[in-house]
Amino acid sequence: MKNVVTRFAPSPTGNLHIGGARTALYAYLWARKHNGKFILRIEDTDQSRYKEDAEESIFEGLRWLSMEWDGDVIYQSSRTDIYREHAQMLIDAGKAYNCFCSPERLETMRQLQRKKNRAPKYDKTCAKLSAEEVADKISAGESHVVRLNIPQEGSVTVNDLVRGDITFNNSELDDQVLLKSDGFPTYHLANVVDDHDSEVTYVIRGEEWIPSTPKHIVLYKAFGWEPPKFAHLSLFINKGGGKLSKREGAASLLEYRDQGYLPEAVINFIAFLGWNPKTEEEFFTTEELIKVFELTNINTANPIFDTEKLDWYNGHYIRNMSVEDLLAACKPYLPDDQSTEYLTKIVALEQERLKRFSDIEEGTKFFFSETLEYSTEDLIWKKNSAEDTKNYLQLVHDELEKIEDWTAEHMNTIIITWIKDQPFGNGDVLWPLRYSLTGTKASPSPFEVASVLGKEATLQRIKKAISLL
RNA sequence: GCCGCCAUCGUCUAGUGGUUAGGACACCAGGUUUUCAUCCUGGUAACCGGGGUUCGAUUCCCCGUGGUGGUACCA
Repeated sequence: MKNVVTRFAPSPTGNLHIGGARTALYAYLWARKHNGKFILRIEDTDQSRYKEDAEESIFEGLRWLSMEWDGDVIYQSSRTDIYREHAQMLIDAGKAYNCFCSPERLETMRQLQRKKNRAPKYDKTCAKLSAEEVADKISAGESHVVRLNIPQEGSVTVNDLVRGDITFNNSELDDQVLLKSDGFPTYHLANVVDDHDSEVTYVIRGEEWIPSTPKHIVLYKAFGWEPPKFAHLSLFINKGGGKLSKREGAASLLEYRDQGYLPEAVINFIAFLGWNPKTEEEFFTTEELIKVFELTNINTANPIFDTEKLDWYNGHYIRNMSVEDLLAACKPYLPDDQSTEYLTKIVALEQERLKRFSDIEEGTKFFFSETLEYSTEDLIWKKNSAEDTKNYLQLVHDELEKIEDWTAEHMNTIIITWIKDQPFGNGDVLWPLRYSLTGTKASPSPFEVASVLGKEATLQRIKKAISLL
């Protein structure tokens, strides 16, 4: 059995897409599962669509998810000679031909075909040219492309690992351009030549390639090569429908990193969008995924990309982090003029509440601002009066003032015990206490906040609240 | 238009020729908590429609509908 080789072959036309990340993940898992190779290839054959930062985004994204590729990155732009040689080989063998038709002629031809409700398709005019005519045109410097000569009879069957057999009639297959007039190959030629050269055994890619796969198979056969196995993946779609785009939610992988998602959460989430191990377990590390992953039980339907569950995964992974790691991850969202000790306490308090690291900013603002902005109405618990609340705050202020051991646990014991002997209940005093310290309706407990704030700041904030009532 | 692919709760999905159609997220309710979150318990919620095949179809087949992709000298 041949060594398993998979590849991820994005084109550098933009940021690494979250859907692309899943394609890469599946290819990566499959290679690792079989101790095979995972190749990274940059499909930069379209010079007009090349984007400067795209490559870096691809590398960074893969590294962020810890998907190391094997060997050097392959650049198609550096292999143009090889593609040209291969195109010539096909011409010599009569499997491809030079085409001199102008874009204008092709356009009017297609319009006519459409009008007749026929699929647009090249009419093989140039396939009928004699060798002399071709030589004349070339020496006259006429612009031309190379087209694959697909026989019009018979059919091609794609054996897809995910969907089973898909059969296409040859009469539906267009004579695909292999070499453009600028001398660069199209995807179809480059992809087949490269996959063969790299000895790729499993082509794992998006289902947008299904319609061109029969052409690829014809190409493999034309070269006399054995085609690899194919697995075509479903596509992520937007909640509103259509291909996942930037418009609705982030489509760029690194955007998730920047928003404070953990790579393990993203991997777990996207691995399960379109595949699952058929158990009821929800949490898998990459290592565990490698063990249980199978190409054959990948789902066929297009999943809607909805990040609600990603938030849940991320919260879970955040809760399992060490405080040190959590602080490091939250650093970008916290003020940089605070001591590590102080920030550590704050981060630990917020840990169970975080869905994304970026949430830390909003959730801990009250620790850093001297003056809190809040409405005095919210300071009052339920149906209490302002006068009562003022009174409770003053009483709890006095009790706290007496406390020496400024830990959350100790304060909690003292105050709760004290309240038991009073004519009012926990909520009457603890709500305004907490609110006066945080200025928010949702936060950690008042004693935890107080212990982090310190005695002085705590008493000050209570006094401030009293003065407002 | 033509050629493909697809179809189970709102979302991700499991599953079967006979099941109380299972789980997770989200949501709701209860418990815990001063609040939020966490945690625990419970709940609402699905087999796209029509024909076949069959004793019986959510499951198999066909048609329709819907979604999605391709239809380029883009990938």
